[in-house]
Amino acid sequence: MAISEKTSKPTRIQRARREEILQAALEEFSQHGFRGASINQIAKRAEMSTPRLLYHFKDKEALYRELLKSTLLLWLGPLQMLSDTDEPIEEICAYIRRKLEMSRKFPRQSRLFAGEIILGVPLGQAEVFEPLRATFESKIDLLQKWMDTGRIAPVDPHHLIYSIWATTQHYADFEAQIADLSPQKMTGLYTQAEGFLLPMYRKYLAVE
Amino acid sequence: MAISEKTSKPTRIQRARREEILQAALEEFSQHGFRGASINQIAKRAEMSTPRLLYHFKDKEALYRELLKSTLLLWLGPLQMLSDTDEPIEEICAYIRRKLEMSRKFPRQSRLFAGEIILGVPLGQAEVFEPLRATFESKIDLLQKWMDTGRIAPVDPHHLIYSIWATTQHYADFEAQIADLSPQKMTGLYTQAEGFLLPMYRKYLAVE
DNA sequence: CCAGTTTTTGACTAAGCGGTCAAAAAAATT
DNA sequence: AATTTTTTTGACCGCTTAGTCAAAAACTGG
Repeated sequence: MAISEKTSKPTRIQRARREEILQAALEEFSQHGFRGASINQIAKRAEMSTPRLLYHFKDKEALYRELLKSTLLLWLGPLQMLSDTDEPIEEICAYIRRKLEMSRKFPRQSRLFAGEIILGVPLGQAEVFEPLRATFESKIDLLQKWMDTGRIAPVDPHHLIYSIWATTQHYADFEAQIADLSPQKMTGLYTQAEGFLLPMYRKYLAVE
Repeated sequence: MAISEKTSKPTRIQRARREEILQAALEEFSQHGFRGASINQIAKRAEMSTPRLLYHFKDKEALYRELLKSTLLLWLGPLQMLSDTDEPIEEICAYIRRKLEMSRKFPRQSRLFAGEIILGVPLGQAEVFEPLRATFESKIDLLQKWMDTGRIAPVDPHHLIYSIWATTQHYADFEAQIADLSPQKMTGLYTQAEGFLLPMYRKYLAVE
């Protein structure tokens, strides 16, 4: 019987195999998108036969979905850490630092996530984004509260978050372009990015 | 003889057919990426048979390349318009407005371009970006000059441009995510984005 | 060592892929 | 109207795709 039809918890070996597969799948899906990637190639990269891969994941979509799920959790982490404080601007700056760190450490996950959104893969997008929406809305409320109490400048909180996402993810998602345009600047790129972005948001959000 | 092997200039009919194909190809490639899209589907969308499509474009790669070439020119337009002036901050704001307008009017082209960079399609990336690099570097010089003469605040010009690209394209590329998170705000989204972004860059680049 | 279960394999299928080709149809030229 | 050129078609090719299946192999506990 295929493992994916079972209900009991996976053995250590099963988890190890699934981890190998997910690793290879991240590589392929992030490079070619859902449709462009093939389970044959993923199996080859994971050094196993295709049926063996399909014993551990019932089909291509199930594999992709699992990968996307864990990636979303990773992606969501830095945002969830944003919490109320009496130094809201520094809290936002810390969030930007965490997002930049994420781009630097997990560029493939960032590109997988970007690919999923840009190429509108019809795997129930609403379902994928659902855990994100709740967090997003609560942080919007938090930002709004900071603005209402005059602790940061009043700007549209939605667009504030969008702009932070855009500027920080850009370094992972468009790495190929940046490498082509600033080949000499690739070392220390993220330090420079931080040096550019933090003052920008500090100035924009300062109350005086 | 296949049309693509000819040297003489195309007839009006040929240009019309190619236009129909490119239109359909834009839709498919921007939704599925190079590998994920199929010339069969493109042909079907353009309401013609696959051999007919291949009569007008010699293969999948030639079609994609042509599409990408015109998209790059479109993408490059707003940047090329950036030129020396005695009101550099307003010139930069005008550039941001043009980029936002581009995202709004040509979201599929924006996503095609983003997909090409994110999914590293190995169609000679350097070749694709070549016309971009020259323009990019000359505009970097212009920004640097403005900073050296104290007309805008001294920030890293590379990251300034990257951040403008990121924030403006984000609205086209991640449209699905934004629509999911702010469904009620989709009308007037670009006006709001402008209202958020322009003050941010004005404040950051102001000399006093 | 054996019985039972889990895991892996190799052979296979049906469908879709990118692309070719000769011949028919349509358009343009004379 | 006849001829030549351009365009379109349908049949076809070899290859890859996602996925199945029965049987073999490798573990497992008794």
